[in-house]
Amino acid sequence: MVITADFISQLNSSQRQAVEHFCGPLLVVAGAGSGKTRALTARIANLILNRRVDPGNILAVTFTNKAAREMKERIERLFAEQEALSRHSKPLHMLPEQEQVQLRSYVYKNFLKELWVGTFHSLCSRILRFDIEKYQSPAGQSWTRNFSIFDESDAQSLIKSIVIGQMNLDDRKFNPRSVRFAISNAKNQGLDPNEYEEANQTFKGRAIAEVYRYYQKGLAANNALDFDDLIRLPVQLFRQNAQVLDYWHRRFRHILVDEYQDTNRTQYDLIQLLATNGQGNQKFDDWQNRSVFVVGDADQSIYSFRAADFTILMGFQTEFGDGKTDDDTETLVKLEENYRSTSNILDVANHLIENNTERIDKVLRATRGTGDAIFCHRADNEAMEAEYVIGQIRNLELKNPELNWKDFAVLYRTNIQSRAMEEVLTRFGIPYKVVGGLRFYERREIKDVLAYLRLAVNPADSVSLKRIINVPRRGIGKTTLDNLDKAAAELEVPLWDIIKDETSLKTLAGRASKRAIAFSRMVSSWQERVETASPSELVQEVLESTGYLADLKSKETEDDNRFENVEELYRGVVQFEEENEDATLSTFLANAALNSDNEKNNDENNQVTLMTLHASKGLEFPVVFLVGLEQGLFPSFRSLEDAAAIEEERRLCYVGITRAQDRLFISHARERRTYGNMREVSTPSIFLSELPRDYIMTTVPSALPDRWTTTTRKANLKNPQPNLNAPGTHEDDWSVGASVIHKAFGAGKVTHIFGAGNKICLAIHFPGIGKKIIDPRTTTIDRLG
DNA sequence: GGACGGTGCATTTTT
DNA sequence: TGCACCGTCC
Repeated sequence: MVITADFISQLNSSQRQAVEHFCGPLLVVAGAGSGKTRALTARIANLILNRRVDPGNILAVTFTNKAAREMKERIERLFAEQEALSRHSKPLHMLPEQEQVQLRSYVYKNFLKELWVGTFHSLCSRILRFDIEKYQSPAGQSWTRNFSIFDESDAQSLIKSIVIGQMNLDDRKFNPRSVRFAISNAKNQGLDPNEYEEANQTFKGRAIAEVYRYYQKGLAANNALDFDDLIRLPVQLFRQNAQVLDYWHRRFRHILVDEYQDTNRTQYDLIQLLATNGQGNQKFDDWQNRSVFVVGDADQSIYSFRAADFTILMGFQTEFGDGKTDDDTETLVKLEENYRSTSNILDVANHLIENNTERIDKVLRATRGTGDAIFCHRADNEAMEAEYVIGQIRNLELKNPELNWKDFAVLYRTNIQSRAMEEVLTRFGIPYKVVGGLRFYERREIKDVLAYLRLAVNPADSVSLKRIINVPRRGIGKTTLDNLDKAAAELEVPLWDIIKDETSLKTLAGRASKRAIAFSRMVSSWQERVETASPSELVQEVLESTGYLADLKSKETEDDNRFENVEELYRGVVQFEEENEDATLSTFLANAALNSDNEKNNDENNQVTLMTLHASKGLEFPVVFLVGLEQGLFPSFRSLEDAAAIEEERRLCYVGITRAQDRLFISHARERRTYGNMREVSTPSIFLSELPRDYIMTTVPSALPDRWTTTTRKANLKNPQPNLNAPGTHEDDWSVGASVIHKAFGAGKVTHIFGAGNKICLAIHFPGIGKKIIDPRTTTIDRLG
């Protein structure tokens, strides 16, 4: 292949620096819309084409499945383009269709197939399919390669059974959701039950540690892993088995991580182990033909609730890098040119994010023109807000022939907010899609079918077994199941071991034994065929022999499409077989558990998009509506008393604003119906008060609130329902922009006020010294002027 | 064993 | 509001 540097010549100088990076560590700080994915894909191409790196030695990790798919597609296209140019001296699209297909298949076979591109979870599950049987936990637990992957509801139901059944705790005080959350957090920080207990020496902490112990035991007994263990186990395995680590270390010579600000401690450990062969960053110096290349933006870190820790990104320079300043460093590149948004939109975004104290200095520079003004609207209630938004959409679509429905996005903080929008969209007959919500693989009928399949692959999976033993109804009720379950617990064997043995079953199942035996034989027959039959054959057999399809059909009502969903699942298996020559039921199930995003191949594409701000990360739209900017909703009431949480909400707002290419509309409602019937009067979001007024047109007077004073802050940050009559004492009535004198640092300007109540802090910028966070109660600072 | 209706709780974000 | 869970009754 002749090397044409076409994909490099189009890059700006920082992008180029990133793309041409070869060995050693590099952190790419990539602002929104700065061509991050482009840099990642071009670098992979550069490694393979110009540095002669074997694609099999490259590992590219993303955060979502969507990002992984997109990366693969872009790499494929890039290679096909290069190939078209060198073979035919023509761009790809100028070649005949057949030629294009041929090129793509060549590219797939020779480059893409060997590349490891995927999410942390899917990559780790692949590693575990090879090596999990070499692992034993400190508590002596082990798994086999047929392990099941528990989703959140499986995990929670296991926890619930432990909390109630094994530990006899009050499940209101230890509600399974929050216990699961605590355990998940512990796992993501790399803590085992003992370490967790060490760090949480309270009654509750000790109890949760105990649940955690039982939970791990339960997972092992089910031969199952939850999402967190999917990553934690490889880390532990690498630490206890140098040979296994060495194998993967030699395999992955070039590691790339996208959305690095979203990594948690365990994920960091994984990358660090793989890159340095367990030697640690400080000791490791053999970077020949080896690299770690991470790309991220601390300002877009919005997943801390899932233990993502953007200080890992902020620490890259000192941990992996040369630690030098921005001007001298060779391990840090900043992409600050934004190709997406108008300068108005960018200025507003930059202004807002400046209010955060914890960030890497970075300013997005516009490459496009000023653009239209940004609009801010205040509606009476959520229905009126929706009317406003949809009204604008209709109007813009009508007046601008270049705008289609798909060019509009409505972004909100919480999923329920889609309702009001959907209502109005439906009324006007505007096509729309809601991203997120109930996922395909979370639907009851799909989970049922998957439970059958999981049981076929992994007989130890008692959670699945219990789910379907009486679905559809086959007369094996609670009493029977309890008897069987007790026996299994007594013998410390999986429930299936009791059920598969007809003698035991006859003894225990009483009146239901005949039906139970029929069930047992049915499941056994699938299990025998797992190795030989194709996944689609097995699915078909399961659907028929269980009577599940027939049952669905008989119960079918107007508005559910359960039957169709199950058919869809069947088509999914068939498609999976076509796309993966070595497809097994086991790999299909892993794929189903990890690919839970809702990206259905929609026939209809020209639709308005409704989604949460979280779901919008990485996307862009010509016209964006940011709705529900109300204190307690956005920022969420859960964040109001926590300065760090407010900063995360602000980053979320920043993400929302930077999705917009040409036009941005922001709105809030004076009154909003919460669950139930209650109408709550709401205060405009603090973020509105932080936007630069000069850039924003208001549609009604008072749509954009003034910059908050300390008094407003205290009232609103503490309490979503502020007491507007609360008197503000003059002495702590600080405001942003105030000039102050500090006895050590000299003159400065207040740039930021955060915290609430007794915890109020000021961020003060002292020229030549930098930003300091100061508590005005304990430090004397004098006001100037 | 299963259907039905009452009560109480939840809404942040997801691999 | 709407869903999950529980108790009651057939």
